Amino acid sequence: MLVNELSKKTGLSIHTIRYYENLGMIKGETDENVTSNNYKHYDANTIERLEIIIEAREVGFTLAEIKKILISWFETTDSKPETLELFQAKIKEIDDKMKYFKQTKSLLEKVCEKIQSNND
Amino acid sequence: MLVNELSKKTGLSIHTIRYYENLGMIKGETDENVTSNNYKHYDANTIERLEIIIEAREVGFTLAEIKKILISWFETTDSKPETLELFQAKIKEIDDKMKYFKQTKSLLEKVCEKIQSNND
DNA sequence: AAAAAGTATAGACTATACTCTACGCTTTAT
DNA sequence: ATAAAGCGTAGAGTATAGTCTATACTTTTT
Repeated sequence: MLVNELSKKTGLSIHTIRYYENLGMIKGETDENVTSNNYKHYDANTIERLEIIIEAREVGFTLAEIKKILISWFETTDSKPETLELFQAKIKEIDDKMKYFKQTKSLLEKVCEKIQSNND
Repeated sequence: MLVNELSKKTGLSIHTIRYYENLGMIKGETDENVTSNNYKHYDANTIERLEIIIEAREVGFTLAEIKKILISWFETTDSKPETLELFQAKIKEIDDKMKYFKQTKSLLEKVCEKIQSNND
């Protein structure tokens, strides 16, 4: 599929997709049989990658961090101990953030209650 | 307490604290009895506010959004329906993000397993 | 065949959230 | 009393993540 279809399937703008491609997070392949253009074709793996990017950026990971996750998940067979440590630290980070989430949610709920009681 | 102590108690840099103060998220008061300087004094409420800021920014809220939360929580007694709607939407956002958290955590755990099995 | 729409590349521009530097003044330590 | 440390303001600089514009070529539609 071409970039337009990829954009529709993921909900990401074409600009954003190209931005991620420039960062090396995804990669389209030009069809060797076609010489008249250099249109890039993307496959199901690209969609999977973009979905991972969407999820992980919501969690607050930087694109640089997400790129590392993608490489470890899809490309690398080698496995440095520091990579493992990095991801274990990230898992811990997620757990910590969960705590903040619960606190913020609880605060927001109290704020909503306050607003509603003011409205009486 | 002065900005230095506030910084130590919250873990935020003095620059960041002043940045938040410029945005109107916190406010220090100058001592009227002292005319030789305009040093600002901060109280326990400021610490509370900064802790809320720290939590909510981890959740991914912008400082503009966090400012609204602070105003609704500490200042406003008036309560527009759109403010209530905003916060209810934010609560929903948090719930949605939780989903992404679980997915990303699970992916990271799988990545860790993969790395560990490669090491065998 | 001409117009409209799609694609690629490069680079400029924007928003958010800091982070740092420079300056002048005040307070504290020696 | 002098030096060092702290405070405030203003403004410049940085990093991240887009977002948009211009240009040129290709493909599709009419």
